[in-house]
Amino acid sequence: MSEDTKTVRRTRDRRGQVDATDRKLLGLLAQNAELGYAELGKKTHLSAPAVHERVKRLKHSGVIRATVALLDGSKIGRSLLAFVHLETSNWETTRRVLDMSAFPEIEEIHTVAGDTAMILKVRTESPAALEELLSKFHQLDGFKGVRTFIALGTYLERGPLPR
Amino acid sequence: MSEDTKTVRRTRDRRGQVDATDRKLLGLLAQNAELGYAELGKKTHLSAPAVHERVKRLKHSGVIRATVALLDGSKIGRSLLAFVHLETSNWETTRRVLDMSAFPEIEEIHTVAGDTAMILKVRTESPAALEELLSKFHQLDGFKGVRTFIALGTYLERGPLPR
DNA sequence: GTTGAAAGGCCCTCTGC
DNA sequence: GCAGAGGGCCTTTCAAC
Repeated sequence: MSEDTKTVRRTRDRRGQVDATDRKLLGLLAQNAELGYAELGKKTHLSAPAVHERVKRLKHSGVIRATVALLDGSKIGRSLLAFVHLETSNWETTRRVLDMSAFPEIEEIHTVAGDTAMILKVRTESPAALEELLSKFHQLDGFKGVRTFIALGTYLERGPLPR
Repeated sequence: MSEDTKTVRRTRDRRGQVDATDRKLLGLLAQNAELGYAELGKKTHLSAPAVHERVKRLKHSGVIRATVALLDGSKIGRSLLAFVHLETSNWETTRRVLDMSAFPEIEEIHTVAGDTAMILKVRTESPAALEELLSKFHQLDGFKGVRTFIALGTYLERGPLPR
């Protein structure tokens, strides 16, 4: 085995690895992705190019899924947040719900264990808009039941943080 | 009333207003905040300085809460996602739960209508770590009950989108 | 709001350690 | 894998329309 091959192996093994410095960077970027590499370097005792290298690797490996603008729901005309628990009688119905990802008021779709089948996070303009969305669920073949929990207040809302 | 005052009024009224072009920009930035102003301008038929002006206003007015890196939960060692419904017997207990925002595994805390009091979104390293977190809830004075829904699959997960 | 241009800063790469 | 220096792109601002 050549030296080159060993180097490749080592590099390949390193992919997907996240060390303590990476976690520090991820924590900072998860809160504010507008920080410059120089500033990130100061906070992590690294040089700007070193930070750049790490961030590039974290993006390419998918640890950083995307960099996005977080919008204020109420300020874009979506003042009603609700969690919808859906019971479906078969997978084909579940499949149809997943196809509803195109609805902009649906933010999250999870399948869950327990006596419900799916949990959706939805944000609508009004109670009427929520009712309209719920009526669409009722119309689905294989629909068994739904329970809706309307959020009165949101005290924390963020994405995944590193350990 | 002077002309100047009327101008000020008009400017002030414009704050917090979000027109169709703003919504287009917000939709693009909510998916990918790394787009340049020139590119955003092409997609919205605006010049780069005009885009810059709008985005600055949207950030300053809080419509854009922040620009953040979205992390992949499983790739940062948080493979278990769960929704926790908490019943508390009084507001003081609710207050104590809100103070748990410091826990990095807690991503969201909402108070809700319906026969539960709070919904939490939590992402832990393992079932054991979830159990440990749940035990902390049980230890709270005023704790009434908890129901946990473990996500098996996540098919959609994004932030608020403009209308 | 647009165009055009200019200044500054930051990204990104390259090289050497 | 990390630090220092350079080219170049893009942001950001300012004019004039």
